[in-house]
Amino acid sequence: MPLDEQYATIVDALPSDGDGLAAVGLGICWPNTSPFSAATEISIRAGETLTEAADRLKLRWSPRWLVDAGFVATDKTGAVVSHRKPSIGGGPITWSPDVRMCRVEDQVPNSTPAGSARYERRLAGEVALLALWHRAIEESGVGDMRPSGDIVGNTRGARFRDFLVYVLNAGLPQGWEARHEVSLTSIRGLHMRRGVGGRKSDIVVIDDGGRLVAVISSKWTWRSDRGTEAAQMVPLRQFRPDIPYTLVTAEFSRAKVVARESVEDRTYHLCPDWVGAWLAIGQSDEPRAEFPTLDDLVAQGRSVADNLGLAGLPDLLRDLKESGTIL
DNA sequence: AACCTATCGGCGGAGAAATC
DNA sequence: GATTTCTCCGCCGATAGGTT
Repeated sequence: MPLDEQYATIVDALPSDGDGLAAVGLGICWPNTSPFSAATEISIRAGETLTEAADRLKLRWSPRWLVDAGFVATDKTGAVVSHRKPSIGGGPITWSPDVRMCRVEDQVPNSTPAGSARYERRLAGEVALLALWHRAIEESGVGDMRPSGDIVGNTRGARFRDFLVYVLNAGLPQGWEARHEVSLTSIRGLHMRRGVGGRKSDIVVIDDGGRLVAVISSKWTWRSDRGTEAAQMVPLRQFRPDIPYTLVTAEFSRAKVVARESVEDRTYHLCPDWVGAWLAIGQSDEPRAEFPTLDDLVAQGRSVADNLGLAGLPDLLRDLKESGTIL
């Protein structure tokens, strides 16, 4: 169960607030780098502010989101520019740190031509997500924990699961425990049953009395075909209907469907507010005008997440701790 | 080495909705 | 009414760790 050395040092300094947790979770599992990142290197004219350049270029995304998040823009002379400070020499914008956005959208292919409506929509969502994430790591004081390259294979799911186990163990009361790879036959009520076999649970939460509080399934991304038939569910539902079965995911484009239709008792999202902001941007005709600042995005994201009923990791911890104390 | 199990992630297409 | 765009569904290939 040990955390991979690559990210163990990061989660040792795990923040306790929701945004900080979300930032670390998203960071260590950072989805594949988006080729759209280069589109943030817009060309500014001498005498222009970033806002004026964005207006002229009719950007869907707002450079100010990045500035508010702590990115610094410089023009070709190396002079800092912002929504307030005009450029002296003009030229292409360089962002510091590098803009490295991630792809969370599987409906708009990487090959989509720049300028098309779908391209611009995906771009705006990716910029917003990067800004929200970057502000969170800045405010939490954790460094950039993103893997240097893209993660391939099934390792992202394992990272996410280990992260969740760590978060649970750090946030649950003394004596409680979150474990994964627990054999289902070791759960009272599932022993000596047919069809349980050698199956393992995803994550189980046990309280200080050794009682099973909940079973948690972690899925970095979600698809309808693999979301509904978790092998462990059937015996659990049949023999231990008293145990809540929950899902934690980081799925973006299907977040609404997950919240609405997944078979689990409850679902939680790694970063509900950011999904909310991302959805709001996708739906807006002019997101830059509608949400000029990063604070606007944060507020809108929270509102959308609330309306959709998306819960986050702090909600999961709270719900677990409030489990019944009367047997 | 071959096989098995588990987990993502990209993609194409069906059907609905919006737009012309 | 036709065409384009959007949303959603779920198929299945890629990858890796464990097992025989």
